Amino acid sequence: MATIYDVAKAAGVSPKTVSRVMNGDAPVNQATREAVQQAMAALNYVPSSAARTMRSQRSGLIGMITGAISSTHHFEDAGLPEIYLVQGAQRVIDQSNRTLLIADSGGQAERIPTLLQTFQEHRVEGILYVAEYHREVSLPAALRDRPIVLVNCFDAEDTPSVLPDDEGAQYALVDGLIRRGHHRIGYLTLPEHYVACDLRVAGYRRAHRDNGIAVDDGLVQVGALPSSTHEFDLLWDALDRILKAEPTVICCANDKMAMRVYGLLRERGFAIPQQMSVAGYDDYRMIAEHLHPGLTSAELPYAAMGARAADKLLRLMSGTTKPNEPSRELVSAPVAWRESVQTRDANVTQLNSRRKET
Amino acid sequence: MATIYDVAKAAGVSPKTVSRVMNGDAPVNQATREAVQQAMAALNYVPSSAARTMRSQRSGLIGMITGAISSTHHFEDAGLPEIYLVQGAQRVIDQSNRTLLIADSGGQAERIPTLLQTFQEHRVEGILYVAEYHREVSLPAALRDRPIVLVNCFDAEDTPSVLPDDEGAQYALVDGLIRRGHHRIGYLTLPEHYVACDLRVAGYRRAHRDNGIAVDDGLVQVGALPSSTHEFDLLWDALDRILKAEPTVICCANDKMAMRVYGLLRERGFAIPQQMSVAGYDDYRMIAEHLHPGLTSAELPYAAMGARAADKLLRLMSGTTKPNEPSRELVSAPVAWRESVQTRDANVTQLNSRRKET
DNA sequence: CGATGTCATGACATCGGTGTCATAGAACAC
DNA sequence: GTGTTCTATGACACCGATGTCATGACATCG
Repeated sequence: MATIYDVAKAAGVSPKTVSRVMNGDAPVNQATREAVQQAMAALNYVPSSAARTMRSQRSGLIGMITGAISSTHHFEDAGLPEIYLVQGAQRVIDQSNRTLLIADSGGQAERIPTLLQTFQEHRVEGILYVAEYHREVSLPAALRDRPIVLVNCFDAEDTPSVLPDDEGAQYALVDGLIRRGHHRIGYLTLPEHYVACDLRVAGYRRAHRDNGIAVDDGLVQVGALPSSTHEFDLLWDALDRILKAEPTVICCANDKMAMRVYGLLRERGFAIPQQMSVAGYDDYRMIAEHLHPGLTSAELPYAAMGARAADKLLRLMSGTTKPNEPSRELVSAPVAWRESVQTRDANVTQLNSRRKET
Repeated sequence: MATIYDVAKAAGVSPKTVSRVMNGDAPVNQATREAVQQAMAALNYVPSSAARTMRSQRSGLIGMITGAISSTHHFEDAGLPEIYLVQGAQRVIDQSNRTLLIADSGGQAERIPTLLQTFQEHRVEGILYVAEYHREVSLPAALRDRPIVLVNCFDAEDTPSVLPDDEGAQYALVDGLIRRGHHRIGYLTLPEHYVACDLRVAGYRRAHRDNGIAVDDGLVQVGALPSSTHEFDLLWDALDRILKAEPTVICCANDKMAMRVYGLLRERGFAIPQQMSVAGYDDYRMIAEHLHPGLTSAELPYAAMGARAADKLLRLMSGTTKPNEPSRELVSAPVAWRESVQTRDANVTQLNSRRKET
């Protein structure tokens, strides 16, 4: 492998001049520059990041640790869309001429020390700490010694973090439903006391309040248990209770639940969306776009969160925080409206026309 | 940050001895070893991989390049389960005391040169080249200079690769259906001339042949277009044609398609699985486990492929290839049988009992 | 008892870049 | 014309490990 010395010799200059051509940190004569560049090309020269890191004490690496937190597998495949987080973060980080080093613990908490050791050996300059679902965490002490941004989680010390705007997104979804003529809106929630559950229910209620509609508590039911074993029975019963409250639309805690609700509603003879509208949460395209009819869903904006977190971390590392930058940032996304939600006027019309037909 | 010199001074030995304690490459007196270890702990010493790499000329890094190939987004979210590939590969690579460096192009082909440059600067010792779907590729010349294993793809030069056993998996699925009493098996395929399509159709046919059943060509219809724009109409028509051939079960090219077929069948009044069984492909848990009823599906074993590929690459790098190791390895996985497939005896019984009731 | 071998350790050079400082020549100011 | 600044370049040390070789203290052997 060619070194900077080989290039220097071939171009007839000193190694330091070659270095200057690469880094542009001091003026270099045009002719010299070209000679050096030719030599680099001819020799297929690629600088060694190891040597560079060693001398400059800057690795140019940013570590991302994912799947790190859930030792128990409550939400067994919640981690799947993390790839979008990775993509979002990587795009921003590449632009800053740094490299993202990813450590995925695969949910095995005992592997975290090893992964952190690797990060330290590589002298990562900053860390993105990713949780599988919106929650509070407490950071291992080993992580506190360098810039860090929490993603999808927050801690008691107010460490900088990037979070999904659960309250706002559920508000936007429910507000949109109301504008589409729905006044009795069922809601199958996540298990209680999950951060995302509390926030979204708050958004659900605020949307009702702002529109002057009272919430019928019978319309809000827990649709999932933390342990997913008996999830199905629970959903069946919860749906039963909600249907007694006579909703025109059912909001589900996530797209997976909505997928189940499609099946359950149809078993009971409901046509979707003619006789019952359905909405999800997460906007997992794999589900929402391919369900029939297409599922209306509030997006969980993973790519944007990854990008925002990377951006925040880079600013933290360079010390250029924005004025008034909050330690916790919320990322919003628009609701994806698809065919699973019918506007009530059309709905009423269609029901009427059906009655005529019968 | 503490260096090996600091540790040496604190322990009253030479740096080289500290190095020996870390690497165990020469005998060290027990007492000395303990003194060094204490000093390392006290100083919070973490070796610098940059320095180590530079001196030893071994980076200990393996590069994985994903999302690299599809510049067009035919299968827009096919890349999602790649996280399983990453996990599978990372588990194996960690065990060999190496580190996985991941570059995700996010489907933007123009970013690949940059990513490769990064790999070269970090002196990765081997590369895992991941395609988004089973296909033939031709490798950029820049990649040929170091050990490489193709994952989910293969090339004309017979570069070592790890592939899903599409033929075998579809065979196992269809064979299982036949054993469950289904003799008229509909199949909504992938677009024609895709590698996975041809192989799976071959598996479908072989299963029929081995069981002495003739294939009715009306039962096999293309269910998806390469460009997904008109996918839906196509599926509607394809399903129509298949239903005319009176199947008792419909195999879908993937779980997303199966999800659509659930909706389409129910619109036509079919109960699943009582009046029509359905099977998918991929076994995306997010879909298959949460559809109602649960979807029977042939697994696309991403985690196992990642692990196998990493293993193959490590052997390639160390020169310890197994005797008779084929350049292309197929990875198999069992079919996940769930409620969407009903065994035909039960089916007949149930239909009879219904008739009695009516 | 001298030769040989093994164990435990250290001195020193080296990997490939970059930071610091020095310097030669050209341009500019007074 | 002399002093000052700027441009362009090179010499040299150094970042933190490890490979090579040397060495002293013992143990073993014939």
